[in-house]
Amino acid sequence: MGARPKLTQKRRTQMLEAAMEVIADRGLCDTRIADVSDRAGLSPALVVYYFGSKEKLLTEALAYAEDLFYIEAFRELTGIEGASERMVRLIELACPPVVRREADEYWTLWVELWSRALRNDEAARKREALERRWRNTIAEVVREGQRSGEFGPCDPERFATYLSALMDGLALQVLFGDPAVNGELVYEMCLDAAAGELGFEPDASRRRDEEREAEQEELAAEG
Amino acid sequence: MGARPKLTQKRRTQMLEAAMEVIADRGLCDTRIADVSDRAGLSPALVVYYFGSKEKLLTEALAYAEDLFYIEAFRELTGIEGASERMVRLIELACPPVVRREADEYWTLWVELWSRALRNDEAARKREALERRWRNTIAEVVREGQRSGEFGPCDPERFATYLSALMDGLALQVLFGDPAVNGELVYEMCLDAAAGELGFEPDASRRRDEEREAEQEELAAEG
DNA sequence: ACCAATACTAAATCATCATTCAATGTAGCA
DNA sequence: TGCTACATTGAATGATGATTTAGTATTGGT
Repeated sequence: MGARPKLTQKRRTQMLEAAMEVIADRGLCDTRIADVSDRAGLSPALVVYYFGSKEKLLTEALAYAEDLFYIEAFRELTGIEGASERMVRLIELACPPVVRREADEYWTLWVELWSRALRNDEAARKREALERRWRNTIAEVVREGQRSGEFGPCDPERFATYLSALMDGLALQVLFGDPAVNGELVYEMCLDAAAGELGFEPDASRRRDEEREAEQEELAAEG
Repeated sequence: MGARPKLTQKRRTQMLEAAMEVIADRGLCDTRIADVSDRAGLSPALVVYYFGSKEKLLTEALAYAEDLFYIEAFRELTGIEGASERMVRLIELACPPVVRREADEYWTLWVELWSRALRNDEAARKREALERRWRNTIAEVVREGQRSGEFGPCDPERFATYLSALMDGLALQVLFGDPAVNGELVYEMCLDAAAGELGFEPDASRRRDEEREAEQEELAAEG
C-alpha cells in the first residue's frame, strides 16, 4: 500500500468546531449541513463523507462541546489544593459568565442536548455519560473534603445530584437573560447551598469579585 | 349580517391539544403540520387557516400546555389552608410523578419551550411570562407564611428563584430516566430545601407516601 | 513517472413538507 | 328559497436541503 496521510482527525474536529458555533447560534433544528460546511470552509458533501449523516454530526458536535468544557474544567481543578477551594472554583467554572460569549456557548449547547436526548438514543447515552462524569467530579471533591476534615458528613452522591441540578436550573435563567438572575447571583446561590450542605466557610467567595474587576479593566482597555 | 357561528375557539383548542401530544412525543423539530391535523382529525390546510403558520401553532401550543398546568395547579392551591401545607402541595404538584405519563408531558413540553425560547422572540416572551407567574405564586406563598408566622425571615423572590430553578434541574433528571433520581427523591430534596430556607417542619411529607400507596392500589386494581 | 489510496466537490437526485389555491360544503338569516 | 359569511379540503405549488453520484485533484510511495 501507499497513499495519502489521513486527515480524518483534523477534518473532524474542524467540522465539529464549526458545528458547535452554528448550533449555538441557529439552534439544532435550524442547523443545515451547508451552514456547517460553509463555516468550516468546505463542501457539504465532505461533511457527509466524514460523518455519514447530519444526525451523527450534530450528536457528536454536542458531545464534543461538552467534552471540551469538561476537559478544561478538570485540568483547572486538578491544579487546586484544598477541597473547599476546589469546590468554589468548580462552581465558578460552571456558572455562566454572561460577559464572555464563549462560555455561554457551552450552556446553550447543553440545553440543546437536553431536548435532543429526550428522543434520540445516541444523544441520551452521551448526555448521560457526561452527566455522570460531572457528578462524579463533584462527589469526588466532597469525599476529598470529608477525608481532610474540611467538610462535614453528607452523602456525596446526593449532594452532587443536588448541586448539579441547581446549576442547570439557574444557568438556564441566566441564558434567558432574566434580569433578576445574573451569573453573580447564581454563583452566590450555589456557593451558599454548598457551604450549607457541606459545612464550610465560603470566605473564598471574594475571589470572584476580584476577577470581575480584572475583567472590567480588560474590557475597558480593549474598548 | 348573518352567517355561521364561529367555531374558532373550539377548533383552536382542538388543534392545540393535538399539537401538545404530537410535540411531546415527536419533539418540536419533528412535528409536522400533518401530524397535528391527523391527530385532530382535520386537514392540514385547516391548521394554517386557524393559526397562520406552523411556527405560530407550535409556540402557542407550548404556552397553552404550560397554561393548563398552571391553571390546574393554581386551582388546587387556592383550596388549601396554611402556607406550609400549600408549599408542600406546590412542590408535590411540580415534581414529575413518572407514574402518570400525562404529568410528565408538561415537563417535556417545558423543556422544548426552553430550547425554542433561546432563539424565538415570541417563545421567549411567553416563557418569561409563565416563569414569572410561577415564581410569583411561590413568592406569594412565602409571604403568606411569613405574615402568619409559619415561616421565618427569607427573601421571597430569591427563594422563588431558587426553588423554581432547583425543580427545573431535578425534574429534568427524572425525565431522562436517571435511575438515581426519581420523583420521590426530587420531592424530598425540594421539600428539604424549602423547609431549610423557610424554617418549617416538613412533617406533612408523609402525605405523599400515602398518595403513592393509593396510586399503587389503583394501578393494581386496573391491571 | 505512475499507481493506489485518499480527499474533495459540483451537480444531480429525491423526498419532504409548508403554504396557497380553487372549489365545495354548510348554517343562519331575510 | 337564496344569500352571505364562514368552514373545509384535495390538489397544486415551490422551497428547501439531505444525500448520492460521478468524477477530479492531490499526495506519498515505488
